[in-house]
Amino acid sequence: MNLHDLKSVCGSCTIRELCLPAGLSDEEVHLLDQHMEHRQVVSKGDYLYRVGDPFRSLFAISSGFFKTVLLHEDGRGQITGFQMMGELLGLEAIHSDHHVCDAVALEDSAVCTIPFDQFEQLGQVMVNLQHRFNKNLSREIVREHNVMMLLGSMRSEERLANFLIDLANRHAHRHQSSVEMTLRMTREDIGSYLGLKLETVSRLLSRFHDEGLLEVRGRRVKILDRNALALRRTEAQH
Amino acid sequence: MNLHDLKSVCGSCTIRELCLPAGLSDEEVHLLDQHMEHRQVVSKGDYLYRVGDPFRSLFAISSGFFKTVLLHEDGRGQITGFQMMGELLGLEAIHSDHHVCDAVALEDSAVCTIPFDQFEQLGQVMVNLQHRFNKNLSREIVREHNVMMLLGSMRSEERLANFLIDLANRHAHRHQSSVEMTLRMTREDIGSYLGLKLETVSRLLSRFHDEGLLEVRGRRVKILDRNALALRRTEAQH
DNA sequence: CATCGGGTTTGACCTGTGTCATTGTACCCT
DNA sequence: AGGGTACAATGACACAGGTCAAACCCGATG
Repeated sequence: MNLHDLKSVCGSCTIRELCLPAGLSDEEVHLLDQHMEHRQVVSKGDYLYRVGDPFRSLFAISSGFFKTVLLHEDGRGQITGFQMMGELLGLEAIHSDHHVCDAVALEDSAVCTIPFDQFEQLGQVMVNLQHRFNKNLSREIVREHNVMMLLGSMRSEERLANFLIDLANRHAHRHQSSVEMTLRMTREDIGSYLGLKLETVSRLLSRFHDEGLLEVRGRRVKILDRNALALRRTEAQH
Repeated sequence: MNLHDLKSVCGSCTIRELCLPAGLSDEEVHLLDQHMEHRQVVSKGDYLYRVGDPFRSLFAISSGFFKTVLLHEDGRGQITGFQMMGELLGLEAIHSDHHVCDAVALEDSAVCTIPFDQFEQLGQVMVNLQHRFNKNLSREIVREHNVMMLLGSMRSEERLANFLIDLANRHAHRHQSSVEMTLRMTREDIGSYLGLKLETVSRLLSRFHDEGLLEVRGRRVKILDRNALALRRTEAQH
């Protein structure tokens, strides 16, 4: 194995611990690597997969940003999540062997691919991998529980505050600034995810801006008063 | 092994194919059985587990009906799902080794219990079990996607119509009447799940009743015009 | 059988968010 | 540089669903 090989695999990937290989030993990571296809480019606007596509592989986001969209017969669509570096795409497809939502790159991105049948075989020999994967699936369930809470019982302001803080946390986790961020999605995307209309999202951002919680210039957002923003996530204050 | 033993295990369980053992061979089911504790009673109103409880076991509902409730600091709660015979409880806890919601029996129920560490070991030796379990987790993710769609982009009438049809389908799947059902939950529970207030749920039920779609008497609901009800799930008609 | 209490229904009114329409802004392309 | 095409901000108004309050129903309990 030469230097080039080393650089291209999970073992030397900077986000290794955020991603599928998290918690695996070097040998295990190496074994996993053998089955993966690394760093395939997905350009901004491209679909990684679409509803109805047969499910073959899981995708780990190596860099970039995606949204997953569920579409309803009557044209309405719902964004079910935004995914960033280190997160997995395709988990929803395991159940029916077909993708049930669209995955769209919101900026130029790269993904690593692993055929799911091979992945399951690896799970048989690597307890650790299987265990971590179970946790991964469970985490996704928990994440969605929280979105249900947000959509089912929070008011618009609370929803947006939660959204922004969550985004900031995920940036921080990736050693990116959690203060200044550039949103990868449109106001309409945010609205779809939060169960609001884009006008409402826009008005709320302006409000937060006017109140000195944020500085908003188009898609650049700077969090000026994180504590105050965090308070807005809940009804308590006024 | 005597007759009583036989009756108490998955192999002879009437809902075997709806439950954890679905798709397993007789030997596999037998092996699984060894590790399970069968048919523990949970009385109406009892908590199967609560937020913060350490996660040890998965629960398969052998009979009865549950709700899972996510609670927010400020007292608000969100019902994340209603579970019936054959469905699994506890999946959300795998991620953090602690339960993150409450599970409450809405009628006298019984569950079968399997320690999760033993379950994972079984998964190592039974490809099939692991494969099915992955699908199970994925199905839960898909289910929650659909709830997100419902909460994020549907109007109250559509939400309730979806809820009723979904409930009817699940009854049918269990060979129970999908026409006459008795709701196990209060109007408030339904409202919480659907992101509506109980008054709204009540009014909608009355409306469907007046329009001849349903016959509603307290918690007894009879679906009179399934097609018309199904149409209400979407915006198209008027 | 009467009482009690949680759950349900219904009404009148209010408000947060959606809708529709206009204008503003920024970036891409030639 | 200019001009076109998204995306975004803002205002005026409408309405679905929330809120508050009252009455009702019905099964459990003594």
